[in-house]
Amino acid sequence: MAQQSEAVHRAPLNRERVLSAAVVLADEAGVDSLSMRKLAQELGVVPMALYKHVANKEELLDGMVDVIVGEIDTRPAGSGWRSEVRQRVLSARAVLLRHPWAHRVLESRTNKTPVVLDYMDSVIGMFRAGGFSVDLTHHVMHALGSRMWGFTQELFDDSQSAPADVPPEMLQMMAARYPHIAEMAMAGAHDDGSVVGLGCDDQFEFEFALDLLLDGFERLHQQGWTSARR
Amino acid sequence: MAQQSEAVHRAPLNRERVLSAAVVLADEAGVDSLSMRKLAQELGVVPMALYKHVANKEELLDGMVDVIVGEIDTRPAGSGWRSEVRQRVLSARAVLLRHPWAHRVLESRTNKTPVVLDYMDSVIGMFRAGGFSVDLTHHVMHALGSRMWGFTQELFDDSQSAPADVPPEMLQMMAARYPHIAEMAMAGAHDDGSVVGLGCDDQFEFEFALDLLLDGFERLHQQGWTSARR
DNA sequence: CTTGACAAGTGTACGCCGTACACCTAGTTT
DNA sequence: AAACTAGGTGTACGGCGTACACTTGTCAAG
Repeated sequence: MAQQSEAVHRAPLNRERVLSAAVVLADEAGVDSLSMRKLAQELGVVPMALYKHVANKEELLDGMVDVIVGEIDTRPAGSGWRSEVRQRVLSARAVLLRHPWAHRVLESRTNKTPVVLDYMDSVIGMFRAGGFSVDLTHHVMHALGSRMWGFTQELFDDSQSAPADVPPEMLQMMAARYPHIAEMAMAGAHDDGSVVGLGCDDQFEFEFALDLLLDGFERLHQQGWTSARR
Repeated sequence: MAQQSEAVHRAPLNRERVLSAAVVLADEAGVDSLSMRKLAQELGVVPMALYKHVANKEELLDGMVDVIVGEIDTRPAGSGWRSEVRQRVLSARAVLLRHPWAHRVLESRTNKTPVVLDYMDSVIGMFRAGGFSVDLTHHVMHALGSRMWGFTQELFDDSQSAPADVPPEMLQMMAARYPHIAEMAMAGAHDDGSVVGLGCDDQFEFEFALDLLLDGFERLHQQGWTSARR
């Protein structure tokens, strides 16, 4: 009947609830501290109960990726391959920024789920619809690489210790040992003379690189590139 | 004296031996199965002995990165920023290919060691020596991203299940569902009619993208790019 | 109404992991 | 001779993923 026994009657777990709870947990506490046990606890359930809905932790992570990829806005937008691709990649980026753990998980997956394949297929389709040859599309997809998901490995991430909390003599030493890094870090310094390094706008950098690549793609395409080898 | 007590007298552990043993172990068994315990066993020592030489596993991984980065050939080569950068990046790639686990570790490090900073500083220096403005160098380094280490996230890695071992009807279904991926996979098919997909030369793809980026950098530099913002 | 199948959740247990902490043991310094 | 110290040991703890045997609630077939 409607009422269950005296044990707290909760909505009966299912794969979807498990996955979205996992996503929430990862959002809140980081993916490293996401364990089957904690997830179970969050869901008010014993750890082994999860295994009725996901085969193992690998599959849980796969499912979480699917959830994230499902959030990407894939509604057709823009006209012409270039603006379509650009729009799509920036949509993906918006999602990835909401789930900072997701790009690490995405990277680590080796088996692609249907959802992921769908996404890739649709991006490839944009180039093909734009008249790119199969070969050029192939190379261009490789060149995009992880940027098709809206991220790239950040090498100097902005979280690079706010210079404020580093003692000045330390900065002096750093500047002596790594002159070029220091120079670059200082480039954004304002007129107030304070050492406010790395005023680095990630979004700008991302779009800068993306547009550089798209420029290159466009140039190759326009000059009728077909194949450089064989 | 020279001879120790009857316990097997082995060379006295040190940081260097620990790190290179860890690298060997990761090369052989993959970085995922590298544990402090296995490493200790490999060195004929009790797990806790390692902690006299590395603070914890994080620092072990940092040290392993240092070992790998130290293998990169940094002897000056080529003339002009472009060939220097190109050469350097390809050297890094050669090392990363010898240690397939390394790029995942490299990605995951957040704290940069002096060795890593040295490497980055020297790459930045190449652009600066080539006359790039500080600003342009900054953007260009971001655009290079992980490619400065000779890798990029591979999205369709060649290990994508050799088509031979997949039943044909499965391939049919895949082709129907992911038409663009299938088309691309078939592009390399030989004349023998067999479905031999993804004859994908990773090295070619890497250099293709690298050169595309370098082209872009060169173009911006030549047209006297200084700053697009502010 | 019984029965048996089945899906969902439970409880216990195992082997692995990183590492804190107290200890031992040589060799070196004082 | 005494104190110090660097390097290696042994034990133990809490956390992890998950195998496996179990109970329990639901429902269709006899």
